[in-house]
Order: sequence, then C-alpha cells, then structure tokens
Amino acid sequence: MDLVLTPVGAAAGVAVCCTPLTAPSISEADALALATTLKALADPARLRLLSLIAAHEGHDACVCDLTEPVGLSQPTVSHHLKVLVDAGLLTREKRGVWVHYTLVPGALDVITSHLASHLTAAA
Amino acid sequence: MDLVLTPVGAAAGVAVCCTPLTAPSISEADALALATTLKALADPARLRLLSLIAAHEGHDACVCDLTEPVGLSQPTVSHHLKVLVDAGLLTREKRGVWVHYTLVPGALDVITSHLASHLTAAA
DNA sequence: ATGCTACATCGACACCTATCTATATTGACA
DNA sequence: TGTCAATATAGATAGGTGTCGATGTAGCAT
Repeated sequence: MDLVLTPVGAAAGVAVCCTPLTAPSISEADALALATTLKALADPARLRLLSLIAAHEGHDACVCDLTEPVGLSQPTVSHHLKVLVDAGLLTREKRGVWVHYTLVPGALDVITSHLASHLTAAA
Repeated sequence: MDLVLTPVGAAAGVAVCCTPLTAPSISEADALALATTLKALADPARLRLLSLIAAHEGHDACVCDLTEPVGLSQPTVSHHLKVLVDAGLLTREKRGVWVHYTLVPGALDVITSHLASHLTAAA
C-alpha cells in the first residue's frame, strides 16, 4: 500500500543526499535472529562464564566451578547458564549430583561469520 | 574476608566435580567493556541500520536513506544511530542539512577478535 | 529412610531500553 | 527575515532483564 511520495530529484536530476545502494542488506528475520544470539553474549556475567568455561580443561565446567569466581548468587548463575544454553552456546550435561556445561564448538564462529558477511564491505 | 570453607576432596584425594583451569579467563573490566559494545550490536534495528549503511556506496548513508527501510520513526532511528556512534561503530558527519553516518573500518574486527581470544580454545 | 548437597525454579523488585509523539535546533533558500 | 526541511532532543510509557531470597527437586551417603 506504500504510496510513492515525492521521489525528490529523481525526475529533475537534482542533487540528493543519498548514496546509491551497492549490495543487499540483511533481512528483517536474519537481523532478529542475529540480535537474539548477540543479546545472549552481551552481558558481562555471561561473558565471564563463557570465558571461565573456555579456560577449563576440555572447555567443560560444573556450576560449582563458576559461582564463586563470578561473585553472583547461585540462582543468578544458573539463570545465565540457561540463557547461554538456549542461545546454543553451551550444552548441559548432568553427571550425578553435578551439572557440567560445555562450550559448543564453532558456535562463536557462526555468529562472527554472520556479522562479517552482513556488516562489512565486500573489498 | 572469605573463609576457606571445606575444600572438598583437596586433602583426601576424593573425586571432585571440577576440572582444572588451563588458562586465565577474561577480566571483569574487559567483560564489561566487551558486553557494552555487544549490547550496541544486539538489536535487530541497529543490525539492519549497520547493514544498510554497509550496503551503501562508501559505507556511508544519510538518515533519510535509513528511516524508511527500517520502518521506524525518525526519532527512533536517530536514537539507534547515536547508540552506534557512542559504541564506536559509526561516525557522524554533518553535510549541510543532512547528516551522514559512516562505518568505522575495522570496528567489527576488534570485537570479533576480542571474542575469539577470550572465548575459544587455544588449539 | 533420612539427611545432605548441587542445582533449578519461583516470585518480587529495581533498572534499563525501545518506541512513540511533540518540540527544539539547525541550515538552506527565497 | 521568515519559512521549510532534516535531524536531534525531551518526555512518557510499556515491556524486558538482571538480581536476589526462598523454595523445590534430584541424586548420593550414612
């Protein structure tokens, strides 16, 4: 239903502010999906949790390894870990009484490559 | 003031849940800084704005180029652009009546390399 | 069975943020 | 100078989110 409203200068050749498009931009759906994943990353507590897990042998750590270093309550840590699992950045595995969280290999690469492909110049 | 509370298994050699640390993790300050920048990226409207600007010739676009494609009000677009400038992802330049926003070259690379260095395995 | 320990869920609260409308500001032009 | 167009700022509001304490759940040990 969008009416074409005064395409300024289009017919008259008047200098317009706009530079021409040279490539397609990200779709609304892709932007939403990327933003959702980035939101999971965009928190200092969650970055520290991911970094702590990455620093552990096998990129694997249990909650008891993580609560004290980040200085947050156990329920809060549990909440953040759930966010990271839901975002596909961690996997959860129960081992007896303990729960181990492990980095998903390549998950970060997927994010950064999407960022690069949509937000950078093609040469 | 933290008292050392029952370092379980430390003396007895009992199997503990925890895997050993093999590397240092991100600092609290670095995590905060990275999260702040990522928050600027973690919004679908801002991702679309960045992508639109990247798709323009010279990675440069004026506000009038951006308002209609993202489908948001002009003040909202202006707000998002300010967030991106404050995050160091865009630069702002006034040209007569119009204002042009330009991608900061390499800004995205800085983010992704920080992510990679803190959150991935060292081989 | 009972209790203990590790972790998750619930409910509440304070704070942040995305969005809008209305208005101000700034520059071009007649 | 006065008007118009492009953009920014202000104020308001609805919804999201990080945090906590309290409580629930599940597995191990005695």
